[in-house]
Amino acid sequence: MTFLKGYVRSVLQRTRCFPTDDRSLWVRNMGDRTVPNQESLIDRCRQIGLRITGPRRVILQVLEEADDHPDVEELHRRILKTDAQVNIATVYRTMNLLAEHGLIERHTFDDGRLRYEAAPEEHHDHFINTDTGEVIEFRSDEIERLQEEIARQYGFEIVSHRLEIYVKPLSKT
Amino acid sequence: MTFLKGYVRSVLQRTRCFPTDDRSLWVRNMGDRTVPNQESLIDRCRQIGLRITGPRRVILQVLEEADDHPDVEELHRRILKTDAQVNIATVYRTMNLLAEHGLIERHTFDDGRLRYEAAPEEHHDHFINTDTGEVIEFRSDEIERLQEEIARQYGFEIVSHRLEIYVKPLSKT
DNA sequence: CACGAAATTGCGAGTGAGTCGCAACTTGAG
DNA sequence: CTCAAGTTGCGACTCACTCGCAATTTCGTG
Repeated sequence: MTFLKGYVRSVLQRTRCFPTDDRSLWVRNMGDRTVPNQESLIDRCRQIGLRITGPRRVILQVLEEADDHPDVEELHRRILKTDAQVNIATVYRTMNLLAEHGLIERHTFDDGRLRYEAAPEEHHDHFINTDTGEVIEFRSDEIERLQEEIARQYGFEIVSHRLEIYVKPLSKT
Repeated sequence: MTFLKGYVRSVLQRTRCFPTDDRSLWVRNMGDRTVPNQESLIDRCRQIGLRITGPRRVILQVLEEADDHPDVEELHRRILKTDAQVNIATVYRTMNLLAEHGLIERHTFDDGRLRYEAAPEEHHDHFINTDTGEVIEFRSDEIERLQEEIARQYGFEIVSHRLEIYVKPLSKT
């Protein structure tokens, strides 16, 4: 899927997260994730040695089903639909565990809360539409490569990175 | 100052900010800001219509003297040396005002507090050394250009962006 | 399959960065 | 110099997130 020149492949996944208080995140997932689904989160947890408890089952399922970038409250809301007993503290704790082990990715889009998504196989970056708060995922191999190159010049190797581009629609003048 | 290939110009400004609790930020500013100093913050505040009060004078001075990325507590600590009356709430309020008007830049380096620096004339990005917490500024015109290009392809124009690369020293194998 | 150490959970209390309401105080345009 | 409007200090508050702890659950082992 290389419909844009310049090594840009879009993932086209959107999440409203800003600047409203509206926590109901909407999604427009055009699908087309280029990489086949990886091992289930549950299996990866087992490998790490995490115990598969009732609450965790639900949490992991919600994470796998999510196509957006929910915060802990939103995750909790979704989790409650399956198991009304799960405490939000457990969600917080589990998010920390999963993030430490790299099973999920943490984001901040400058709205003061941490947002999560199941770690994609292939890294992507985000546009944030400052008018609407939409989050749009994109990927540029060229930018990835440039970053590696620059880091190397400084004597570093990259552990991780975060690129957020705050944008607004091109004014059609 | 183009001592690195690939349009990378370094600013070489460092701040310890992570992962310790140590709030005493250290700096290693190799100088060499390529752009001459812009108008003073005080003048820019006047233009905006902000009143120049005693507290603001001190706050702005501390900001202009800072060569690192202090958080509000650290700024307040420095401010108290000049005027022990300034309340930290005033510092918070002023940071918000200045950031809204683009006189300063806000950063989060994933340590849960907001950090500030007087807005540079030329945008730069940051390496964060995950071993030491050092923040190193860098700039790559090529990356800047690529971002513009990609945004345009998506039908956006860039409002602002944030690129943080978490790195560790190249292991010399 | 039952046992038990170790991991996990729910819950309520705690933390800490940041915000707010408000009365008192400044600023600066006229 | 005057005064409306902007700003400040202060203490109380908010809100995302963490923690302590007793009760519960998991899962390797016998």
